[in-house]
Amino acid sequence: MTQRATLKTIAAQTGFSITTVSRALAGYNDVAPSTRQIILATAEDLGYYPNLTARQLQKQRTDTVGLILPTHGPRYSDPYFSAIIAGIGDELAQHNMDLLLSTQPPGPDELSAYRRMVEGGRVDGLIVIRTRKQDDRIAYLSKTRLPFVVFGRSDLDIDFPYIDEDSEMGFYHLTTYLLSQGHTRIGFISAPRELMFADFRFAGYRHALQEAGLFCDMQYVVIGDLTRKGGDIAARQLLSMPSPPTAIIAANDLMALATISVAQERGLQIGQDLSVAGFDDIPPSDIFSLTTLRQPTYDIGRKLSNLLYQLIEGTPLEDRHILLKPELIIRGSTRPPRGV
Amino acid sequence: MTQRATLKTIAAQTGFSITTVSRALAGYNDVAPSTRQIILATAEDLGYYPNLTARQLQKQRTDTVGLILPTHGPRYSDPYFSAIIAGIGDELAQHNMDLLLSTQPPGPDELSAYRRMVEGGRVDGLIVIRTRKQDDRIAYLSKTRLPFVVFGRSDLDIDFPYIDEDSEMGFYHLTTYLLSQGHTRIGFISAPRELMFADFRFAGYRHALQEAGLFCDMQYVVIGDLTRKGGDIAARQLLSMPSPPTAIIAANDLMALATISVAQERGLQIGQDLSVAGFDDIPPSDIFSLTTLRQPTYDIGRKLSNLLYQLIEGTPLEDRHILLKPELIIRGSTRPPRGV
DNA sequence: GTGAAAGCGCTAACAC
DNA sequence: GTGTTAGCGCTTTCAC
Repeated sequence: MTQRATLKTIAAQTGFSITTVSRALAGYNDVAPSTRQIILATAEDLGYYPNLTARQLQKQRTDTVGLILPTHGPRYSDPYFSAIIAGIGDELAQHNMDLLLSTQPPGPDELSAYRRMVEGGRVDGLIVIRTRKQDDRIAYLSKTRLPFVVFGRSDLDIDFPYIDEDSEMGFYHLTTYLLSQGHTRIGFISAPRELMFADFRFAGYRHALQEAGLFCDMQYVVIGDLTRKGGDIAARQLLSMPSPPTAIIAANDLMALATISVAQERGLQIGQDLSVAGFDDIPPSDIFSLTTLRQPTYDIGRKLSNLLYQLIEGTPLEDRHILLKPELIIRGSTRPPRGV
Repeated sequence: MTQRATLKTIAAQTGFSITTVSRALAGYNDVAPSTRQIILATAEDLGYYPNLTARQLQKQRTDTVGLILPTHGPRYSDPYFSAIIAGIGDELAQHNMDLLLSTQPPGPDELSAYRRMVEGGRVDGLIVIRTRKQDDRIAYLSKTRLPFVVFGRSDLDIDFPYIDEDSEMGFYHLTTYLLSQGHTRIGFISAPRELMFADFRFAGYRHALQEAGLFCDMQYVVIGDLTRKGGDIAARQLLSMPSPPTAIIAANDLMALATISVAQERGLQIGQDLSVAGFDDIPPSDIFSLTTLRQPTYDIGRKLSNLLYQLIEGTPLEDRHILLKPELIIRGSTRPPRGV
């Protein structure tokens, strides 16, 4: 493989024009069968493969979708992300499209990563995940002609297609369930406030408390950064209170698992001395018998790709806004508090 | 943003030629300062952004690296993959390169995904992960001019740059450690035989047994598919033996965690009744006090990108073959067997 | 300093 | 049926 074969090479070799070669290869039926055969044979012979970049330039279409992962660094190992990427990738493969991936932490440079993909003409559409308050990515994209879909809602006054979990409802049910078991001091480890879902999840928790006539004591609410480490710190804080909670709900499983770890370290029996629940149902959660709200991340990835594909193709969307109901998975980590 | 600005637009607007505009924007110093200023100003004004596809076609360089994930489906949630992707992505970002990602299960179509990227001219280089025996991806790529780096070694008689874990040594040490604790019946849950590392890991285990004068009874060796599910099945098989092992080593953490889960279900105390160890040190492993061999997946991703970058740039590589030593992390899941 | 011209590899409108 | 021409947006000689 010294020099890659192009249409030109084949044209020279067969004596036909580049155009004819192009059409023969594209399968147009205005090419003489004999000609086609010759062309196909030499293409095969030369190991011809079309230059996709050239085609993209001409067709003004890249068959590529962009995704910029909104965080980075070694601690970036949330199983949540591999599941969503797998879902996105598998669905795109169905449509012969690829995924152009960048990592860029939220901050001043993030938008230029978006510009690069959008204005550089590298993608036909984008997927945005983990929405934030006043999300400038959405503000930017909506000013663009480019199709995009979002995992998560926004507080901006902009309409765009999205998929989201109704985590408010999820946490409402979860909290209600814990209350029904007799818990009254329920700690809450929130997500960082800048994330859209942080408020939803907290609202569900608060709503359930209020409905039960309980005061939502903010001492029992701490914020974690969704990582193991963050959950660890938050859990320590909650368990060190003079009157510690008998149950802790974390905004995601990673922090819930960290909570379990801290509790065990302190000799607390999960389920007996402390109930713990999370959100996501990531793979290891079942091993821990962690009560959680299941989010079908892989399927969400597929669905996101599919929506975007339709948008790119110009197919009218059935639903621009999809709100999924998380499923409450009750396991052994939540039981009635001691003495009840 | 109706129609994107191009060099042509700016040329028309300023009265200069496309060439001059191009040079001014590229920062060449053979452009009059006054001219440059005008051009820069109108470019800014029009919100000009270069079309990357066009540039790629002209420069014959894409600033993109390809990665094809060798599996797919919903069960694809190995934290291992998100860590490596994050590492690859972060390092590429340093060099202003992007990652083109596809998912394609091993099989007849896999190679066409590679052809698409390589012969379609979509990438400047490729990263191959999770090598297999007689790996046709490597055979294919080596016949190509395109730079590529590999995570894992190969049994093919081909030289290529790679990074790998010396998992044979790792498992040798791990097994020796278990033997030193007094275990004599040590089960082994292997990776699928077609994976290169399966043999290395098994060899380390076997070597340690033989060195201790023990017969490597193949009844104690079962194969799992590296998933939770696979580990579950394998663990059940081992624990149902008439004379079950007192310790089980799994080829990866996911299967080790599954083993813990099965053992717990059967009322076995981990560490007391059954010792368990794995490989990877994925995030949840520490919570389970799982003894394991740590593999710095994120850093490996970074290193892979970096090697590939150097290859693409034509920088001579210091080491074409990097063999990392996995670190043995001893935790509570491995203790001397009962009665010792 | 600046511009004209060629070309990266491909597709598509239009003529013959 | 097939070829000519033009053009996607950019970079890069090479004149002037």
